[in-house]
Amino acid sequence: MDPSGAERPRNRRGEGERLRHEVLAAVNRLLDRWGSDEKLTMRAVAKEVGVSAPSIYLHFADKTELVWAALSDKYAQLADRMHEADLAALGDGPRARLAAQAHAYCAFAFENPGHYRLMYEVRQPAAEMERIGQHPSRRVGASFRTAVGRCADAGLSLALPPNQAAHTLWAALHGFVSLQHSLALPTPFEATTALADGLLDVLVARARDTSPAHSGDLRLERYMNEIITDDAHELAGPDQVDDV
Amino acid sequence: MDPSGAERPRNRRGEGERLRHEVLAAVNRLLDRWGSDEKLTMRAVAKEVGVSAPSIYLHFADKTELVWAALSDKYAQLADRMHEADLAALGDGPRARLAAQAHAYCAFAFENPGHYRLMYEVRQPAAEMERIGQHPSRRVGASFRTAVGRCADAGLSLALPPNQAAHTLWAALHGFVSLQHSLALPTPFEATTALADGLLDVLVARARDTSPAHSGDLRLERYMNEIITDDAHELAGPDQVDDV
DNA sequence: TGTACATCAGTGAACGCGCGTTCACTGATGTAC
DNA sequence: TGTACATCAGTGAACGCGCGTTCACTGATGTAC
Repeated sequence: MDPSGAERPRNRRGEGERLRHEVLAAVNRLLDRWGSDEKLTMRAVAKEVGVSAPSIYLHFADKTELVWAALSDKYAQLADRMHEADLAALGDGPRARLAAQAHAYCAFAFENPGHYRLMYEVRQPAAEMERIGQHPSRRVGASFRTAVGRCADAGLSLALPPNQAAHTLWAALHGFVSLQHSLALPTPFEATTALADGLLDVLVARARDTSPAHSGDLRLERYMNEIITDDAHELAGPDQVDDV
Repeated sequence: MDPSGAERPRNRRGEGERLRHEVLAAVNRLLDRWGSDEKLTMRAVAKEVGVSAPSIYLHFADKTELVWAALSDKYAQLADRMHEADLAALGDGPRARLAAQAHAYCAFAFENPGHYRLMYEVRQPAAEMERIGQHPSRRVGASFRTAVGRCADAGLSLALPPNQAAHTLWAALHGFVSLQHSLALPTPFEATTALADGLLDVLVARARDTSPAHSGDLRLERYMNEIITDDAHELAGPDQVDDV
């Protein structure tokens, strides 16, 4: 929105569709700015665009459709971003490609916390789910699955069957990000990346001639004490019966 | 609530505190029944108790305090449940105790989807967080950390440093549950349990004389195809550049 | 033993607000003749 | 070239609803005298 109060020029005849994109862009800006959809009202979106609230209904049937449209964009962005990372690491072997996708996933979650949270809430309208046949984030899982499969095909040994390894990786990445968000952990992006790398080392073996797995990432270990604590010390609770 | 419309008898003098517990119980029932907090209004809670809405304010300053009180209970229940599982497996060695806690975690999430979702949303009031000093779910993480530490102390070899292993386990469990919820996966409870076991096998080695790790859980593998798919087949998208 | 009173648990009605959404309208602009 | 008109992008005001919350009130019950 233009904070100077300058008026938004009305679109020219035949170009009414431009408003649709402006509205979607506004939704994304608000989600980025607030990191949550709590305040995401039709009036707020309209104000961000510089337009009156009823104008939104010229392009979206209702709020659900609007939010879904914005989220669909973001799902695609996440998958595209993973794909780009995959391509960028194309020459470095299948394991590096998988790692690159995992990093891209984490980076997306960090840069778009509001979107990320919304994407994994259950508010998706059932009607839309049926229309497109599957949850859009399936593409993310599929992308991991393909990357893991390539590792197996290249002869790297997996600690779990490919499907299971891929799902475990995805779930853990989501868990890292989600816990970070909801516990309001003060850890930086690299901590999550390092956690992802650690899990990757465990799930898919490095090629024989490379250095061994995690090898004690001290940088990470420093953050781990903020993330998770042994309960013997400061925490009250019935967990006192420890070593028997 | 009594659907027969029979009136709730007013508490006797000096027993007004009973209503407080009835209200909390009602909140928990509604969360269980709906699996979400979407409809959780003061009026709905009052109706469930069989009382008028203003009566709630006799015991809770506002809605935030009410929800927080209900959630605090549930956090404690989760931690207690993990602790009980831990105790029940006390004779089976540290690894079994860790597994028991992981199973208890998954079981809780499955039986209380509404609570679980709410517990990991960010709505906790900052004021309350400061009062109690830390997020209540830290006790969960701490419990995992302790169990992992016991494995290490018993000489079982870990694939990651203890803190990191515990956090990875916790995050992955949360991820399994959360993905299951938000993707509306049709997989049963045992699938999640099996995923947890698979990860556990990878993270902490079994004692030498036991059978090897995952060993291809066919029961699980059947579900994996519903959970995650290779993107080469049905999924459109820019991931076509596959094996180069 | 009777009665006035303080106290308690709980209520009915309403306030004020913000929300999604609707509807009749406006003013600019392209077009047919 | 001028003008009437259809069409377009967008608006202002309001509707109806559900929400959290407030407030003055009620009726039962224990207690002091």
